[in-house]
Amino acid sequence: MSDNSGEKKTGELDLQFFGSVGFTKRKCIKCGSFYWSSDPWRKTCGDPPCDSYSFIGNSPVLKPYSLKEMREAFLSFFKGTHHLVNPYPVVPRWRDDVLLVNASIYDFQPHVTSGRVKPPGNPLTMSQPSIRMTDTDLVGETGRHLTCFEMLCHDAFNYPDSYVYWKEETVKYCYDFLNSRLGVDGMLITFKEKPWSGGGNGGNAFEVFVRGLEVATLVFMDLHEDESGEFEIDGKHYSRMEMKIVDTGYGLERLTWLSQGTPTVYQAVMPEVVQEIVNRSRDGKMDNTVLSILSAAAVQEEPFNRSRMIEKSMEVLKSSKKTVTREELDRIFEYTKSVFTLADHSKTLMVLFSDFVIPSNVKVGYLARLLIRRSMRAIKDLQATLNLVNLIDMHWKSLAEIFPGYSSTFASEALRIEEAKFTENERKSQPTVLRMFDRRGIFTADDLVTLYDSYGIVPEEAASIVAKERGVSVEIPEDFNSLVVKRHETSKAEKSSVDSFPDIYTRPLYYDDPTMQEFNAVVLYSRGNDIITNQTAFYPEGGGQPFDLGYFTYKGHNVDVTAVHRHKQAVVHALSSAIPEKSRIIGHIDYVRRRRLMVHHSATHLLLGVLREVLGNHVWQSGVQKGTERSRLDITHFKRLTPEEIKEVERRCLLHITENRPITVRNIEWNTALSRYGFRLFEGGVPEGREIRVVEIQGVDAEGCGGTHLRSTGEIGFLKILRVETLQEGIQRIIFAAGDAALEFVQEMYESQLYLETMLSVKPEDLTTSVQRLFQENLSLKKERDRHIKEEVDRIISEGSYVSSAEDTVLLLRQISDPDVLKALVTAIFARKIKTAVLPYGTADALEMRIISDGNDHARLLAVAIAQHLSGKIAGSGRHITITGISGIPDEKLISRILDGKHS
RNA sequence: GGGCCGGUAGAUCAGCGGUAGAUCGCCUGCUUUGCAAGCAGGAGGCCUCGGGUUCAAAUCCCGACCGGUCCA
Repeated sequence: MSDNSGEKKTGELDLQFFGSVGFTKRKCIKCGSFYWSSDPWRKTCGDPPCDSYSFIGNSPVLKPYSLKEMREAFLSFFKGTHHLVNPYPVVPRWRDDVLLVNASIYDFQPHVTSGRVKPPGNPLTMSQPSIRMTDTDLVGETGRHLTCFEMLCHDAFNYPDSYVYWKEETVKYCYDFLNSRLGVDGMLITFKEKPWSGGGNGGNAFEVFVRGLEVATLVFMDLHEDESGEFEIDGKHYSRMEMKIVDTGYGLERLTWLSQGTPTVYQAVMPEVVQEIVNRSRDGKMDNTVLSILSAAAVQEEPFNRSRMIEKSMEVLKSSKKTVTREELDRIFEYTKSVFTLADHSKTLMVLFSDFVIPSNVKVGYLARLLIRRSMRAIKDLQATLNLVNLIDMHWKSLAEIFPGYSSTFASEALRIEEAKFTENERKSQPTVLRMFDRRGIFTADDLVTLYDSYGIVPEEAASIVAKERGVSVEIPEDFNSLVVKRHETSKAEKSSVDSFPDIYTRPLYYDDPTMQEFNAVVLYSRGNDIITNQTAFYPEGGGQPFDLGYFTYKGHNVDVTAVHRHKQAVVHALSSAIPEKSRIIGHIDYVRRRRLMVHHSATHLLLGVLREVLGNHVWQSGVQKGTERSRLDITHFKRLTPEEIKEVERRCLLHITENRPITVRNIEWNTALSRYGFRLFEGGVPEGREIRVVEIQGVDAEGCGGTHLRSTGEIGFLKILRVETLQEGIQRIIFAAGDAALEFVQEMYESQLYLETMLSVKPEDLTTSVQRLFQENLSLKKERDRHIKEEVDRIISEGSYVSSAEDTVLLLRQISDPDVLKALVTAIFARKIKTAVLPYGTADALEMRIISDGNDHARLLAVAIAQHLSGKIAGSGRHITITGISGIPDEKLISRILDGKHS
């Protein structure tokens, strides 16, 4: 960024409010950033490493606050002027571009920030639990990193026609909260200017520091990404947008830490859990003096550097009265790192479990697994006598009001499975490591990466096993992590080009009346065989429901519809031949197909509701595809469904079908719908409109859905599960049929069973045992045949005649015709190390010779000679030569002559 | 979503083109007061499934299925 634009931007943050509290604008002597302060002696921006931590053991806040007290202090401060919003789940079901909620503004992206949907309050305040996994490695090392935190905010959304508040008010709110409410001396507060960008938006921002600790970020979002935009932040271009959004983020944990001045953030925000871990582990105590020095040193290096931190801490320790050796310091560091890692991770797991995240090998489930495994290793390193579920429960006890969805039963069930996998993996790691090591007696960096990548064995573990079992020390490369990353580098998939069509509005008649089979339309746009009409009853593919088929009548003849897709507001029909623009046409829906799709679509909603009833509330839809013959529904569930569960699900589906529950479709305003039905609405995907189209099966299921539906469950008629399979860990696929398709499935099953019964002439109840018996019989017959072939082979070899010459002995065997005998015979000749054997094979009209040998040269010469005598062709090589197209079988005399002839 | 590893006896695995192997467990006998164990013998395999290559595939190639693991 040029100095010019930087200057322009910072000018935008010259606020009157600063003057009223004696703040002036300065330039940091270390990093050159602009900042605001009222401290006449201040020369730096307040942001480490320009400044250092000076709040530890020296809190600038009037009194120490617990996490809960600080949350209440903040929310009550803003409640009078702001609308209080309840926290959103940490798994953002309302968007599909991120795995976890990272900040409070995520709750309102993209639907509110784009202006499409109104915020649930304006201005609003809330405390949003957030998870950030990017610095997981640093948790426990720096004293300040957390994977899970709550972001407090006071946000305002300014529209062109309704103004709420902007920069002046925002900074005043922030200053007043810190100064009046918490009692922080204004001289200690600095506001550092910094451009901000994220999630497609950008703007100016202040980072707010108190004694070296960043406690808040105040973002003034008035830019959105635009390739031709005039502003540039971090290499991307932005232009002004109509909305101006105040997005603030106060770290609840940071504020709590500030108020207590404890050596690390963990001791301030989760003191009970930290104490519990310490009490039940190796050392049984922590040295707060050393911890304070470590935390202060950690912040002085950006990016964080572990060995530099230890060195700096050693220097500080040497100049103090405390005597700690380097070894002791390392030990203290390792110990406290494990304590804090465990404390932190168990809390994040509680938060993930409260949102029913199932540990797995993909997506957000993998993050849960990662935290679980790290926690288990920490427990091991600490030699701690505690179990993870208890720690997680302990966190929940102090946070129950924030995470009402948490179920200890679900958490322990999920953990039990994960712990079993972890233990199993550990048990296997020793033989795996030794096998790999013994192959070459050495470990390369590559081997260590393989062990980690394919078997999940961390290099430290591998090294310790080799050291213990083989007495060899293995060096772990410093850049191990980057080696792993390097192995995963692959070429990026090319982007598929998307057809673009004009943004014409097509009225969706299928919503007005899902049973409509015929309609009039005018062609508004035509290109190739694609047309866009003013209205249509053809359902475009979407929400897992395939498009409709049918035809248009145009000038008295029919044109087939081969595909229907939505492009923004337009519905594009692909046709078998062209229809020009402005034509008046009549559409005809293939209603048998449509009806079947509707049956399956409504059945899918019913099935999902019933699965939740039977399996539990952790069941979410993760994918779906409807069809005319069968459909599939993927759900989150940690283990394969049992046959009993499947039957129970089918029974309950039938129950709801016979109850004939009404299926209603209503368009409801976003926030109203959310408060009435919760985030379950987004089960099938993210709605794009101002309103959410809610499809509700009374008492069973409610989802946002754009599909066509039946009027009541009775119309489904019958639902049959055909198959269940595990799609990935934690995701079960249920394949089912409904209505006519279900009946047809049962009929086909019955027919094939009937066929088997007739063929085997058995009663229906004997079919299973009969087939089993046939299978066994077949197996033993095969074995018997094998035995016979072996005997036959023995006989053939013992009956063979040896033909000798001066140098060679050749075994001549009698002719055979069974290919299985041939195979066994060849194998036997090799196994018995017979030097050369001549074997005629085949029938009179397709006769060939096989020369089986140990690969000696004489065998090859023999084959050539036989081929000459019998006018055949040679194929094959080495130990097994085939001569085809021969006129007759050689006898002993001929072989003998050939052998002698070779030498003459 | 992508990468990597694997699927062989009840369990753990070896074999990696040429008659299916080891260890533990199991069964029988011997030894022993008994146990732990020892000795001798034995049973137990659709080498995950389906295609392909080959005279010949557990083994090589392709595809499915199942499991493990790492990354985003």
